[in-house]
Amino acid sequence: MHLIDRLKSRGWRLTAQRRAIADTFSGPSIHLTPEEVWVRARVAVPEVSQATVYNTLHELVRLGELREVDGLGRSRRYDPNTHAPHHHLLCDGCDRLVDVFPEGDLLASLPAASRHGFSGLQAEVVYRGTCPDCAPR
Amino acid sequence: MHLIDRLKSRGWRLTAQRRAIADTFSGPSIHLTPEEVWVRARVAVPEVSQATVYNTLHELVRLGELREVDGLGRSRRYDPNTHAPHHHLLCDGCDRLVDVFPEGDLLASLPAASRHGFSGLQAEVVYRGTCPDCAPR
DNA sequence: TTCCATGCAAAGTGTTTGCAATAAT
DNA sequence: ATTATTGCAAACACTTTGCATGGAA
Repeated sequence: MHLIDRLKSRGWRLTAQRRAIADTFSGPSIHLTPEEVWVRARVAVPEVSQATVYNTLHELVRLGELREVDGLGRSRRYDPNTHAPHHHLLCDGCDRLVDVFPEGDLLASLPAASRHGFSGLQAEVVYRGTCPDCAPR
Repeated sequence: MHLIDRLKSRGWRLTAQRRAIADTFSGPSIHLTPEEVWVRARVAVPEVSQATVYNTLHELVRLGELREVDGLGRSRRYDPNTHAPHHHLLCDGCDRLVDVFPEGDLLASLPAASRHGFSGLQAEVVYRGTCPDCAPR
């Protein structure tokens, strides 16, 4: 079932704005800021407001259709890949962000003695480096 | 050599404000927001301004005396532990942040085929979970 | 005496909110 | 006809900046 249909079946009122916003997330490895979503959505619906973009992004996160990615720059990014658990590879030069799928159990790196009694642990990894385009030659 | 002396030897003008700000970072596992630094520094120097706190924190980062930790809440946090490379364990309930020292090579989890040609890779891990105080019983 | 550091207040970002008008159902 | 959604603009939280004053060297 496609995104739009999933949303409809959950009682969403389907407006041109929401459709335009949801449509900006077609593709697997996309990480848009609210600003970028706004710019793109306005191509289809010029009168869409930033408030609606923010509202809709929050909704999509709440419904599990988007994942919020924090701490990679001044602005949040939204990632439509919620099916496959993954991590991120960030270029320090140009801020390019790529999905990556590390292998092995990342939690194994944290010995029980270092867990400070925490439960329900999960590991979130950001790999940082320099992408080929930004590498000095 | 102590922090204050290191700063002096690098040509810092030592003011009461800077001393008060630097002094808030005594201890190994401290992660203060600029606001928290401001509150604490004002105990010693009531007239210190937020601008000076921000200026000084930036300086300390530039000099390698503090590490900036992003993306763990609305505000940045500053971490005085720059000697021992480490990662963070965050409580989803109360935002408590603890330094942890994972074992093994975290980069090994990312196969060459997944590195997209990036160079100079480093892994930054945030372990998330629920601390003992926040765990339902 | 020099000039860096400070405090203040204004401005800048990114995000959230209140509310009347609008449009999907 | 109902009521969720929208756009606007104001409010917000955090951070940065400009500039005259003050203080360390």
